[in-house]
Amino acid sequence: MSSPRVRFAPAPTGFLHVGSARTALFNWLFARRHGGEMVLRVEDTDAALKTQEYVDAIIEPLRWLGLDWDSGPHFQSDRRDRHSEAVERLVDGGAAYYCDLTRSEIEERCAAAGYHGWSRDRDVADGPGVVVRFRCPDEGATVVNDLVRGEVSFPNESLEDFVIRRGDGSPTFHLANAVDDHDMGISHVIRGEDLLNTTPRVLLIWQALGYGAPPVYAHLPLLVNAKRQKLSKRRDDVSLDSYRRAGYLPEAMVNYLALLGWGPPDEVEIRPLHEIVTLFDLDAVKPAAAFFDPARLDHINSEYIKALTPEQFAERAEPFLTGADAPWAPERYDRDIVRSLAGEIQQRIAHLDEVAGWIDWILRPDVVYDEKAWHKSIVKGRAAAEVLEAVEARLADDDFSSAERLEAIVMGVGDELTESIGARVRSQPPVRVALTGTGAGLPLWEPMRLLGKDETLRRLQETRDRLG
RNA sequence: GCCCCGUUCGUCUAGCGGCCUAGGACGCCACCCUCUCAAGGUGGUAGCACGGGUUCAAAUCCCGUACGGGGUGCCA
Repeated sequence: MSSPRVRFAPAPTGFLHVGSARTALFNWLFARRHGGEMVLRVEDTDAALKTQEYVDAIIEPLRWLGLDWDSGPHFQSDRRDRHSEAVERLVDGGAAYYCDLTRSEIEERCAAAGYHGWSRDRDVADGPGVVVRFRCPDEGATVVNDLVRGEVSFPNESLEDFVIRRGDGSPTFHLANAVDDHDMGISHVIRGEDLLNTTPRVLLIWQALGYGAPPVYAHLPLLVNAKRQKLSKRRDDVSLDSYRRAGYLPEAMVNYLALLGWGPPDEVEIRPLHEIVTLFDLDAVKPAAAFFDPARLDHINSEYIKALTPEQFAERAEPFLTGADAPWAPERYDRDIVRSLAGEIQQRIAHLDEVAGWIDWILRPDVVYDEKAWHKSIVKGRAAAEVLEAVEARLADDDFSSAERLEAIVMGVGDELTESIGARVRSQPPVRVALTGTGAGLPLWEPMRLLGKDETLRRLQETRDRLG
């Protein structure tokens, strides 16, 4: 393939949605795979949307994912003159005409189906509020050449004379699309399937403008929710940024996104982007809609988290542990604690916002007791009071320099009581509840060492007091 | 209503006429490991939407039906 040129053309709508990110990714993969170029074009025909804030909401998530582009961002709103020029040419050539009918007037004429070319021969004069409509052919068919779906044919009689310039003089996106894709030399248009039905409009404009061979299209399968509806901002959690804030790693997110509608030939699914680039191709894209499955994303993210070194893990978890949302006073945070426990935490979480929950008992000054665990291991636990007393006494002579020794001491107490009582005494559960407040958590010994001798003894004491 | 697309385990997918008694992964279940929770290991559960063709042979090709989705805006 002679180096293709693709474009990612999102509308600035506030934030980048996972579906758009997937589209951007597939464009990027295709361009990089074939040594082509990617253009970033902001589809702001609606003009008011061109603010720095909206543009950042597109660019920052793309950068976060590790995607880049060779040209742009370009703004459709900056190309207004080119669009107007094209509209004029179409009107002059008879391919488009003025129309002053309002929406309600159109509905009055025909409640069931759209517009029927009523103004074609009314010879309406241009003016404020007057739109320009494209004159669709009444016969024949318009064919979209699509790399994912083959040739898709639309009967022209099913197409209505659509608006290419609004009443305020601004171009609609079909018109702008044709002009911009032509001017920017776009060879492949890769986008969501929801746009497949509007492609004949762009093709018809393209043809009327005498642009020659149109780009090749590739309409990607839609991303859908559990009810198999197109992912939507209103009902689904689709902001890429919300996944970032929840502690999904960008490399995991981009890996997962690549797997929606495409699969590597060797079936090795979890792999870095630079490898995916060498394997990707559009003809392997599946046409059926794909469910954006949070459980699968979690699995992939957890694999990436497990692969981090302790140092990397501590560094990447830090933003989730030092902010205002952290469950402890900021000055109590200590990165060494996270680094020391990294391996154990890594195998227990699916995303970074879960880290705090495993270590908060070390960093918070007071223990929050889980009542069920308290009852089970302290109140009902066999010889729990004796365990706590003996452990406290022996720990008083230790210097807390070895996690292994702490384990030996606690377990030893359990073994000895088992012997003297004649029934199995588990010493870990009461100690765990006394120190952490809960019945489940990290292996106790290293965290206990990090908690320190004074605080450990204090909590054991406090538990015995509370037990009465 | 009209137009378009789609349909392999619950999910993501492999499969592009014989290698398929349909493979992998996630999820789920069981067992092993384990003085917590996990992780890990082993095994299991489960699918070609339906009906016609074409062919010696169809999950794979064609037609139809059903179901799902998308579009049908002076949104993109």
